[in-house]
Amino acid sequence: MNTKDRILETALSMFSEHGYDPVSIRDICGAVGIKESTVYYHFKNKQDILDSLFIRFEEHVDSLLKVLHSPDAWNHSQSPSFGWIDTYFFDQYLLDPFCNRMMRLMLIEQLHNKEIQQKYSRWLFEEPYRIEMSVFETLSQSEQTGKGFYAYITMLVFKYLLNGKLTARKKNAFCEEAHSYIASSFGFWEG
Amino acid sequence: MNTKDRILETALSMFSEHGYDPVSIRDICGAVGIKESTVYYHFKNKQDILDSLFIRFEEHVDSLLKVLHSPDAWNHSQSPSFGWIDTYFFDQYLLDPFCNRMMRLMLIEQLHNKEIQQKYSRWLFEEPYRIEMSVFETLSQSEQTGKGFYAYITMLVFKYLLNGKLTARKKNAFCEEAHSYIASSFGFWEG
DNA sequence: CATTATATCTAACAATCGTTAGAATGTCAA
DNA sequence: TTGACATTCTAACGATTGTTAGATATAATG
Repeated sequence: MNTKDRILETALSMFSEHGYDPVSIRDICGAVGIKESTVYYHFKNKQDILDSLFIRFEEHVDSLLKVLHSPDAWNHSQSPSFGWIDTYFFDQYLLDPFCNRMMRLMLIEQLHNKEIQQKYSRWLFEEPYRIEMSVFETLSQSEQTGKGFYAYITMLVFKYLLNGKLTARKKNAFCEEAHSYIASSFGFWEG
Repeated sequence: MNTKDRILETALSMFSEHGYDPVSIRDICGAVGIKESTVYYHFKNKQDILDSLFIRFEEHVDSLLKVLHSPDAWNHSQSPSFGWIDTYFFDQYLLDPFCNRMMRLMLIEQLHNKEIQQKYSRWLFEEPYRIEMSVFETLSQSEQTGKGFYAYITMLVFKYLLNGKLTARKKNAFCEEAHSYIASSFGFWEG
């Protein structure tokens, strides 16, 4: 991996744990193994690192959304289902290491940054709501059922995926409780 | 209000918006209208301010819990009900300005402070779960129903009460959606 | 080899951080 | 009024922050 990418990866890893301000350029450089001034060859300033991370994140998620909304995704061998949510929404979004770090970063920074607050609302509440409700609509489930599911997943996200580092234990707890909720609410879980 | 209390109030107000580290002693002093060294007459150091806030919070919440678990609370004119949740759990905890600020502070700091992470888990997930489930048990509702309610309230808490300053608009949105969920799920709302 | 462009380094800057010593007030009892 | 104590001030400290100018090294090109 080149230096620029290593800076981004290290910065995200540290930002997602401590927030933007508490992590210094020197902290990042120490972890990457470079001198401070090298950062300023690749980035305009510290803020530029943060901006670059958000650009990458939104590119990543936009492409994910395009897949979700493409006719292919819905006319597949398996129709939209809970298995589909499992594969795309859970594994490739909520549980994805990059996306998870970005969400934790947004969770911290939204509290004092109006711009990030909008991104936070969008990517943690609005888009997940849209996705899950459209799945439930296709499954001909009631709106009330969809909202209940959405609320339960959102609660689990905050309980397990957005408190500190994402460990295998937390991932498992999230998946287990999500699956068990679905099983007891809908009586089935098709993979 | 004496200087010590003014320092605590101002500090909490600023900590809950920006986090602990980004707020400097000078920021707090500027807002209170005192010089930096005065803080060190009332507190051992900056950490001591944070500790004092948590002591006050846990005293506050412990006394609240005592009321909730006392026989009086349950043998009142109105039996434990959604109205009871509204009065005690919503107004005096989730929507209370002091508690809300403390929760936002915990939300920020839990990400890089193991001690606060435990408090965060306790006061935002475990205790609310215990309270709501005990109410639902008394109401002879199914465990599944209680969990659904808990998840919905938790989701609303994060959506409206823990993103940025708590405004009247957010308070209203929270109450409205909570009441409408209860109304459509249980068909009644007794004040 | 000489030249140019790319990448990283050394070394410092002004600003801000938490904290402290010690002087200056204010308050109240003797 | 004097003395004791409580409270706030002035003024600085060493450390750390984001950032920059300029030297140095590496790689590619002629």
